[in-house]
Amino acid sequence: MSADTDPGRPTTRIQREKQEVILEAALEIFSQYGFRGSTIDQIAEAAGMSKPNLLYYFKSKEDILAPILARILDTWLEPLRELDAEGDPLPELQSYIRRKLEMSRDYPRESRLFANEMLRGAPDFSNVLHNELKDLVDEKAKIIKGWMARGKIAKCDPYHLIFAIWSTTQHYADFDIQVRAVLGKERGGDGRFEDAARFLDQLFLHGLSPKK
Amino acid sequence: MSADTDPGRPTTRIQREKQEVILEAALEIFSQYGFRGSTIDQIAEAAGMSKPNLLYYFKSKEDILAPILARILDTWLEPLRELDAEGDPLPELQSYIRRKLEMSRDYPRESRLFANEMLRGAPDFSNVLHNELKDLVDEKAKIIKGWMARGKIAKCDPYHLIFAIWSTTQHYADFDIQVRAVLGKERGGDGRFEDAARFLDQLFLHGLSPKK
DNA sequence: AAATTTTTTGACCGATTGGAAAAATTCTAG
DNA sequence: CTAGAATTTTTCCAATCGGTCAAAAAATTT
Repeated sequence: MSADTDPGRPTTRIQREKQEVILEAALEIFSQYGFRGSTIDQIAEAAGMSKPNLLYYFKSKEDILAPILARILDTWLEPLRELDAEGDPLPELQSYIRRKLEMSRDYPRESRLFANEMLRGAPDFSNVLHNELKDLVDEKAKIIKGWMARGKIAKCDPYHLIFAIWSTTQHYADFDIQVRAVLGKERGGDGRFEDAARFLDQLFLHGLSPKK
Repeated sequence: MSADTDPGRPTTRIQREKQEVILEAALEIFSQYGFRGSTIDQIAEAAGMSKPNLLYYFKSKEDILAPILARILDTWLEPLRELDAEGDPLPELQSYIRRKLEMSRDYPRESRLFANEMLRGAPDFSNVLHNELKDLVDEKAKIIKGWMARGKIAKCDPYHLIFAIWSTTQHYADFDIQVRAVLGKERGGDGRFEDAARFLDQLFLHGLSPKK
């Protein structure tokens, strides 16, 4: 019998293990070459098995991508989910920014694959964007608006604020090549994330206006 | 004779015209599907000619991409080149941010193709990144540092400031699908760029600290 | 209008692709 | 140990890919 997507979850131990190996290999390949730029052979080799063997676990190339994307989106939104209406507004936002930056540092492959899908127009999960994602952002935007109304943070568009947090932090994963090239050898090392954290903290807190 | 890359530039009128048509079509296709995801047939069809006819003007797929990337990078950096050391610091930076945002609005295909290349690790112009780009950013970072030293703007890392400007503005082109999905029908229309401009102006000027 | 050069087309090629089929092997339960 | 199920490998295929080539068709020059 084939082992692919049945209503019932993977049954045997070997199925769970191999599926995990394949998804890890596929993430590596997809994030480097994009969906169409990756071949099943590449993924199979990275997973240490033959192509037909891989196709025994996932019956098509798209069936490999789908669970990866689902998992990424879930992981990706976790920091935003934790934004707490009861917390102290500014530290709450700072902590969100820091966590997003840490994700760019620790999971660059996920970030790049996600960006790749966005560039392609997100053909596979545009419904998720319009439902789960929009709902979550709507909810958190409302919280942020409440903070603004109570004078806890400056008034601004909460949606564009969230976009700014996403873009500035993800930039360090998606444009890593460019960032390291521009920073050069000395400043482009591991310390760049701490420098980025410091800068973003100041930007989102005070902007560029000089102190008086 | 073939019409492709000779030391001498395109000679005939028809060559200039067709090469332009091809590059425009290739930008459209490449920006949608990425380099490996695009086929010469697709580009040829978009350009209204047969594949062998296209290959008469550009002898390989990479030979089509190269001039597009060169042009994009040049266009892309123009706003930064214009950052004027003699200008008024804050308005100078605001104007830079605004121009970059306008480019995301007016040239989203170019932005997405550029992002695509970055995600791939910029195999074709990593040398440009380490030379022309780094030199330009170094020069402008020095200008910005001068402004900080004279107390005209707040002290911060000028490199990460430039990254923040790039990422926040380009986000509206590269993640357009996501931005529009999250903003919804009413707020996701043409007005989103004006909202973004207003928000970015405030973010880079004052950040989120509440007014006292 | 004839000669020559440039442009376009149709037919084709070898390599690679995603995937199917079935045999061969390994694992597991009785 | 043996039957049956699960896993893996070998072989193969049709479609698509980037690219070539020679000949036809336009365009240009003389």
